Amino acid sequence: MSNICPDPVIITVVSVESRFRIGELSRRSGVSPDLLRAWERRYGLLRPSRSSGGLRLYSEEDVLRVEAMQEQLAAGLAAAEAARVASSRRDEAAAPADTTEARDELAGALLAYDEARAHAIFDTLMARFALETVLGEVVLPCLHDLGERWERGEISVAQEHFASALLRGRLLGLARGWGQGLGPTALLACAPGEQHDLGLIAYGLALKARGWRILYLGPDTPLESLADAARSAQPDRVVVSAVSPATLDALGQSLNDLGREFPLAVGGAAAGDAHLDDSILMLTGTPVEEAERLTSLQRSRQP
Amino acid sequence: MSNICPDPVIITVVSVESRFRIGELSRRSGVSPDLLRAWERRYGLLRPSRSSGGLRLYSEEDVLRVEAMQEQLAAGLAAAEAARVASSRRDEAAAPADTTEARDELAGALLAYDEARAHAIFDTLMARFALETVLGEVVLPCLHDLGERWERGEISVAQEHFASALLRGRLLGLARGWGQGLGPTALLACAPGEQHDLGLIAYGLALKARGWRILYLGPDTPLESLADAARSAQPDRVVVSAVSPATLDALGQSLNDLGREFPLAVGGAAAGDAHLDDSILMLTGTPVEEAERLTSLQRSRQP
Amino acid sequence: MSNICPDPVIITVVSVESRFRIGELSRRSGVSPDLLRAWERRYGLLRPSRSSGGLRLYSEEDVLRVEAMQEQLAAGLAAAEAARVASSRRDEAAAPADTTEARDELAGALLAYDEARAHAIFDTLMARFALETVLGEVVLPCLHDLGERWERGEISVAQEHFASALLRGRLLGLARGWGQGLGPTALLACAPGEQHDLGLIAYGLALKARGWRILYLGPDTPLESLADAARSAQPDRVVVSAVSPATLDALGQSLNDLGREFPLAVGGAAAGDAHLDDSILMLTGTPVEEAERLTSLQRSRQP
DNA sequence: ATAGGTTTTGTCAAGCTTTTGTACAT
DNA sequence: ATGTACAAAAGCTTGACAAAACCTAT
Repeated sequence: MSNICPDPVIITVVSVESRFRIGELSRRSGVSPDLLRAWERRYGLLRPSRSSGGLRLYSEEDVLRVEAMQEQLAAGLAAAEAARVASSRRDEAAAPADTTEARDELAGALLAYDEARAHAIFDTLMARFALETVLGEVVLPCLHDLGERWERGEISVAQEHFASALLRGRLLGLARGWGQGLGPTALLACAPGEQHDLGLIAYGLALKARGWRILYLGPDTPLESLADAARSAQPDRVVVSAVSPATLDALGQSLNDLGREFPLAVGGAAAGDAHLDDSILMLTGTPVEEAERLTSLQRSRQP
Repeated sequence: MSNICPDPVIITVVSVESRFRIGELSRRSGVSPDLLRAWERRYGLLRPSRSSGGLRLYSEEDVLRVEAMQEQLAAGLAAAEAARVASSRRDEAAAPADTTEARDELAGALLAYDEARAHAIFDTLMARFALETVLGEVVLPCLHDLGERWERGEISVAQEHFASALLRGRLLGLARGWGQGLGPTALLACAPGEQHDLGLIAYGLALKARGWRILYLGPDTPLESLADAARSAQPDRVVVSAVSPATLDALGQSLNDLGREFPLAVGGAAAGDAHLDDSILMLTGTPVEEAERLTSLQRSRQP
Repeated sequence: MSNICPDPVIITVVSVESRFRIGELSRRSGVSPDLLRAWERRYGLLRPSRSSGGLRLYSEEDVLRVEAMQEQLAAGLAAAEAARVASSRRDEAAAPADTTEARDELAGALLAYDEARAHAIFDTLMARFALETVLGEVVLPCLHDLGERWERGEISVAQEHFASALLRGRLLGLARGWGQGLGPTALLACAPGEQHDLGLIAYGLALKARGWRILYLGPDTPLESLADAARSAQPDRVVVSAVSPATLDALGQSLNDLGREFPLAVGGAAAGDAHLDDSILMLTGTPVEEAERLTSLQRSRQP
């Protein structure tokens, strides 16, 4: 099949993935056929389709999964655990239909000022999905959605406020104890004038899930205060969040100064357009992505 | 990082915590498996989960804790003290993520007479979930579970008592002030001879959350006393709870009499089998469900 | 304010001081174990706790005391006299007493960015006292105090922010579910431009404890949005909070308009000086007092 | 300062179980 | 391909032991 389809042709919608048998998978991955079968039987690592004669047929994706398994093994995990990690991506990927639905439900409950239902949805989500999934697939998209609808005048400020307040309460509830623990410390604050703190809280939660300790100062924090707090707490990373680009431009020099004194990162919608020293980390992805990136960075710093 | 997560993005599931066995922990931390076990046994430094076969499974966080222990040792502390310092930050940090896990953890802490941990788990749950979720998904199932295990002789009366007492304390703490307010009043009491009051307290809390005022008389209340209290307080609803069907049968006539004088409801495990006047509301569902039902009923009575 | 808990209660704040044995103290202070024991026996210089096996366990403070002793010796004092001087500092550490003490402790923990201790103090308070007592005697005075110290330049914005964020999280945690129930509904919002929402949240909690349902819109809410929300939710009372008098003056006419459409109340520090229609309720007392007053008013309206 | 006894703590061993890669028979 | 078997590696529990550190008393 090519990209172009000049004639009205019935396209056979079979995926173009090549399918190969266990010997080929063994050759590509360097794992013996016997062992591959054992992994399937014992941990359900692979779920190959079958030929009409019953031979196992694998796809490219399975190669990746076997390689992931090998990585985990090399990292020292026991086989059972390695398989759990390697196959986990499949289970989570199967979920988006549910989360999309949940997002709409949550938005509906919030717009209707229905506190009880919103809490119930949130609880159900937390019971079924990992924190990061709830944040990344439901809460943050939901907020973003509400923000856009507010800009288009479809919903009132009151509705947006009610939603923010409720979700802020839930996120801060999850944040309890995020300053405790053994990992490196991140100092988080919104830039001066900046009131939107939910993205920053989500980022803090994602960092906490990766072992960081969080020191959170909240919205609208003057840079001098931030510097004071940093000098007192000696964090491993200082993070400033800003939504409006104007804010960052106005702060340019001060941020660069702060960046020379402490390892600094700048996030929020404004981070993409700001012009700051190269030494300052710009967080332009989602909170969860960026939390993962910062953690990798930190890991490489302190081996 | 942005406030928002623009697209439904598949989150890389970094959060699937890897769990490794004692050999790997030993390799990572440089402490011999024997010593790691000794530290666990003697100081409770680590509390690894177990595989189905009983092998210890550790997490990244445990590595940090072992490293902290080593730091303290290097600083000259005796092992016992080093362990105390290194594990001091655990209580809040080791927070169960979902309610099913929390139920097991709570049960475990209660059976081990570990009051501090039980409180910590309860606190975390209350911070993370709505009251009703905590009641319906954790506390009540946990109690039910313990009750069954006690019947099967798997746990001792002492353990069951300890668990009840601790949870009763927490629930009564939440109940503080439940008699105040503007809403309708419910008068709650256990039937004569009935000592199990936790379900009734949970029911009261669920009612309180829906705006009721609660007048609570506690376990083993003679019906005459209940009637006296009702005549004095003029509640909008009287609720009697009983677990044993025999109790209800013995009370049959008196309950019917009471039900003619006041709007009456009967709950507890025995409610399903009792034969009472139709005018008496039988509460056969969970406390939360029944609280919702009673509230709807009340709403339709007093618009 | 009512609901004051009369009894002085000792709030134990568990600090996790490291404890080490005599060998380590000797190493740190340069004094031989034998001599340390002699000083203890002869002059009572140190009073170490003991392990279960009887070994002496010292704290950081003891190091200081031994060092002081050495200084005195070096200055030429006789050992007995040196010990007398050095041990005089011991009695300084005292135990905290009632809610006043708790307030100071909480403030201290917050100013030190000690999240764990702040949560522990808050938990202890909630376990011992009624919500209103905690709000009225500890949280609100503590915030007020911090605000004043910030104005006097004694503490940084960062400290004030950290404190606000942590307490906001706790209060919003308590607020969960405050919109449900059977009682009258209060619609709460901060005036446009107003960011201080903690007093308003406290007021909402006090109302909730009295049976109200709360619809909370949060800081910086335009009056038109508030009016929209009010038209949609038909609350029994609308409450606007503002700290700065200028805010209220600017809003004067709009507030009066709103007050003609809905039963309105205005609170916050600015309420005392504002000049608005007589029909608008001015909340000049503490949140708890005013919640009680509003509830009485409501009771007389809907008997 | 010494002597004689105790506590603490790292290490090891014995006997048994679990896990997991590989082999083999059907 | 399937199912079973097997053995090496790794882990578990209990208990013990000895060196180091610490105790009291003289």
